[in-house]
Amino acid sequence: MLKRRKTPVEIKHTEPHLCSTALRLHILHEVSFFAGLEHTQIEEINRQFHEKGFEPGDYLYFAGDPADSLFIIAEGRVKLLRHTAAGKDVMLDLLIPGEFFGGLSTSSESTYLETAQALTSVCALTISREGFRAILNQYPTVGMQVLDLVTARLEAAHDTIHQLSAQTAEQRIAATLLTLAAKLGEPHEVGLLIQTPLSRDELAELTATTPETASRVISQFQRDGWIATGRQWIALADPEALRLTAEMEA
Amino acid sequence: MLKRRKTPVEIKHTEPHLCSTALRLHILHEVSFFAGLEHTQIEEINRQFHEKGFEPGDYLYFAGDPADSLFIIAEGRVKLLRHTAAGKDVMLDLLIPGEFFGGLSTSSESTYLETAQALTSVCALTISREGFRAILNQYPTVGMQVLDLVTARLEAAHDTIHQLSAQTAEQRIAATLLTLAAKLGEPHEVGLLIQTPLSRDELAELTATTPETASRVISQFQRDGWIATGRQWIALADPEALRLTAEMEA
DNA sequence: GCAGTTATCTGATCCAGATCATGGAATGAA
DNA sequence: TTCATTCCATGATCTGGATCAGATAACTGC
Repeated sequence: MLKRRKTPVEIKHTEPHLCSTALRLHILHEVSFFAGLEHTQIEEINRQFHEKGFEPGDYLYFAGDPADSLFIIAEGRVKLLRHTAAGKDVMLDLLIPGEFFGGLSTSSESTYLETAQALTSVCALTISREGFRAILNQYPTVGMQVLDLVTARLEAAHDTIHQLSAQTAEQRIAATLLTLAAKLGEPHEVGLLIQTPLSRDELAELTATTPETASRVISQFQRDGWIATGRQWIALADPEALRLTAEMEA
Repeated sequence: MLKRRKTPVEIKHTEPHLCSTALRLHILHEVSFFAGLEHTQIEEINRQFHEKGFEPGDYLYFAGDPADSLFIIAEGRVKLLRHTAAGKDVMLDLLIPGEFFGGLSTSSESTYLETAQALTSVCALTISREGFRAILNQYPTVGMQVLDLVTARLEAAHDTIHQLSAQTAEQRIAATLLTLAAKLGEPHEVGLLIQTPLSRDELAELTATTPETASRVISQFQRDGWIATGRQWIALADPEALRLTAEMEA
């Protein structure tokens, strides 16, 4: 049995159940697709948002619920998932502050196709579908930037499909760790820490494998000295080695 | 050995190497995201497009090429794919007249992330990225509709990820046949014919399996009387049975 | 029609990874 | 501190589907 590390890194747990007005404005300024708008315009937009707080494990909405709202994360981590027949979930995305999700499509479906669950304490800003549509109409540059973001997500989804179709579990896990580290990595003494609680189960949901396989692969990576890990956390000690594994067999 | 059917259905093979002006305008009117524009506006837009013809098997572009152009299919079938290490391709989408692809993103990447290959004779309309961006700026409603289309593709990609993560090869093939039939099915005496040349190899690329497995599953479906099939074609005789298979194990 | 080529079918074997099962280690509550 | 809970590691076994290897049917060009 591998000796597990006693949480050598401190997982940041912010717990703002409700966002302060300052935070709201700050977030809306940070949101990449509002870039270029005036402060007064942001304040105007801010008035159309409502805020909601969630505890870890809470569901923001379920697949099948009426899709009235679009969400923007102000604080925390949210996972987007689909349920499977056998109760195993498939994680489609892991979202961080500044990212949007939910009822985006201006026309089309009237229900959410995915479920959104809080991984940490979360403060989310919500706006009605119509309200968001109005903003897009009013500020065409915002629409263009949203289009770019959705296009980027489509490419990411295509990457995932490619991986699932053509790579081994070990390669997918290596690639996923790199992606996560790029998105929410923070330098730490033990390596680039993936700054979110992430269990073997969740890593399995994210890579279309089982918790057992995820555990075995993670153990091997640790024996190789490529990562440091413990209960619900992983830090990359040697990203380059992971990259070589992920891109192996050219 | 199964008795194979001697091409009982006639695969339509249109061969317009170049599109007529009438076809070009017709297509641009058909394209869903130009809906709502005046005829004179469409004519104006039409002048910004160039046309290119391709033969079956031709590549419209390769992953890694500079992504200057956006394509709209006027005639024919195009597959979007990624190459894998081992030479096996992964098909990400199968596009029909009226659909766009290529350099969509207004900013971001400067090279195509996917390869586009003609499955039939193809006439494609192309426009520069900047030209398309200008249209989006000029007509915000077009931008909104493009956004909806990309969002719908993202949902479709998430569906695929879900399937790859949680379903058997047989289920994925059944689901894929239904999707293809919904998109390009034509009523025929033997069933709903999937109106595109589709080999076992391509079905395998589309469902992340091998040609051998695709062949076995297709043979079984035919023995069950759910489909009629032959060299490069498949028709659905009993879509409901396929649906039950695809959604099995609830 | 005939020959060569390509697509398809199918049997036999093999393996990555799922499943099943169990024990140990960190965490949180009392 | 101690117990209960949750998360993680790892061995043993099993299996869906990949891989390997031919054989046969349909299509193409002459």
